[in-house]
Amino acid sequence: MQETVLTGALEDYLETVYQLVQSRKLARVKDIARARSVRAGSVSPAMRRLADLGMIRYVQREYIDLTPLGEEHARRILARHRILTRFFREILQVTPETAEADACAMEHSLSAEGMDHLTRLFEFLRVCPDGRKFLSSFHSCPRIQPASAECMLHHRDGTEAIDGKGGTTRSVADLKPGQKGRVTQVSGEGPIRRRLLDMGILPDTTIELERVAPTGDPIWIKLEGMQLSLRRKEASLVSVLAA
Amino acid sequence: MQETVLTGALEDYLETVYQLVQSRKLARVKDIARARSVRAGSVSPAMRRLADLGMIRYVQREYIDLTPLGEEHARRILARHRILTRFFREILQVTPETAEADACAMEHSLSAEGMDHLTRLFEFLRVCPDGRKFLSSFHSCPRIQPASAECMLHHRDGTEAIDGKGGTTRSVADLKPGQKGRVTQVSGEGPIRRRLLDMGILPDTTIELERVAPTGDPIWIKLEGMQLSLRRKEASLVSVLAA
DNA sequence: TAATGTTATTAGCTTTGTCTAACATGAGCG
DNA sequence: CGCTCATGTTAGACAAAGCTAATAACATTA
Ligand SMILES: [Mn+2]
Ligand SMILES: [Mn+2]
Ligand SMILES: [Mn+2]
Ligand SMILES: [Mn+2]
Repeated sequence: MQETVLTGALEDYLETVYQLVQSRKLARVKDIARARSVRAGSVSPAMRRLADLGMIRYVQREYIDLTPLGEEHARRILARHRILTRFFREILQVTPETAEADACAMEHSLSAEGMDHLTRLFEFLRVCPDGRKFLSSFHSCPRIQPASAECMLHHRDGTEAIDGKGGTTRSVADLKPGQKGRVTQVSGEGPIRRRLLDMGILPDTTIELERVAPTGDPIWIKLEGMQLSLRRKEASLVSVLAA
Repeated sequence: MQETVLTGALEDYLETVYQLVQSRKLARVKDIARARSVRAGSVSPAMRRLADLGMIRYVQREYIDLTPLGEEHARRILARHRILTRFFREILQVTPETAEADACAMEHSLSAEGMDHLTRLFEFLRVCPDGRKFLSSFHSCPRIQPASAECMLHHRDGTEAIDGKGGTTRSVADLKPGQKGRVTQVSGEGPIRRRLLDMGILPDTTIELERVAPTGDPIWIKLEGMQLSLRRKEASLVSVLAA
């Protein structure tokens, strides 16, 4: 009955118990184990810990029951789980299973403030006319599905709108050695896009083209004091605003 | 040199080492400890584990250096950290420290797909004209700051646009006992809003008004088979579309 | 009632990650 | 040269989670 510091794992157990009680009126160790993909031997000690924290009523060998406190917590976790899953699925259009997994990891660590603001964004996107218009524009943008020149143009316009004075947007591959640019977007898909993002090529980072191999193919850039090499193909996916 | 399964904690150590090497050219145990808020005694074993995984070059008592593999990983984590922080700050307008903390937790667990799509949303919001328009409408909506009747109206219009056939939007407090409604938005701020969200009152959930206390103040609702009681003040913050 | 099978608990082991406190190392100074 | 202090390492304890394998308890069936 103390400070109620539930760990992520315990929160997941609690969520599971809550859902089992809801759906089939009783929570058995075996079902909890199956739902969480752990062995029964791991469940018993977890239940003892939850009972010690005043979250469940746990008489050994009997069915497990939530206390009002536990129910409150469980409902909170589940609400987070649900809204996060929906955000990943409906807004970001992530694969259902991935959405589920990401949400179930995030639900334990996201601050109340972050949760609150994210929910606001979610509501706004579905309820507000501006949000709904934006959302359909976002989802119909070919970059989410396959890439297309048409949308590039669309984005290029946007980019020029950003800085107002309409600097020229080009790809990193088109910079001259020594020239710098501010990244506006990273195109491409799947592994190639991820590799670029993983290297730290993000919107608003500054890239300097250091040198180009004689053949023209590997290109060396400087990014936050770090030298990286890119293939020309990759470099052409990075749009920059010449600085 | 095996499967490269870095835990969250090790990823944070790696990120810290990377940043220290960048900023002051060398990483000392003491500085790592300070940066991560742990004791020096925890750092040494962590460094050994990172060395075993081929991430750092670690000769005891000497300065710590990243291997190319470690550098690649560190850059990836840091890129995630940065873009997530910016999402929380610039899009969701979360307090800087909270944004930092939320990002630093999320960076370890978010899937590549989730990361990719979130980055896309981020880019889209800053680069596309539609996104930029939406963003300024989102941020200027008084609900993010103090609540206002004006914006309620704004939202009401949107709600009616949602279901097309223009059902009437009212608050839960205005339902009659036995009547059901689908939640369209949860207003209010801070703790009160959070309490409602924590109870599971989210957009698109169905609420039935069960009964109202004689005095009119506590109100009992049914939400996903669960009975909850709300104060009238809270209930009036929940907009529903009568079903 | 006795045998059998299912389910739950326990004991013992592992890994991760933290702490404290004791100890080791080396640099600089007297 | 030897002392002192800052820094780094180690040992030992602990808590959280998980696993396996042995055992206990219950329920069902013969
Ligand atoms: Mn979870
Ligand atoms: Mn969950
Ligand atoms: Mn982190
Ligand atoms: Mn981080």
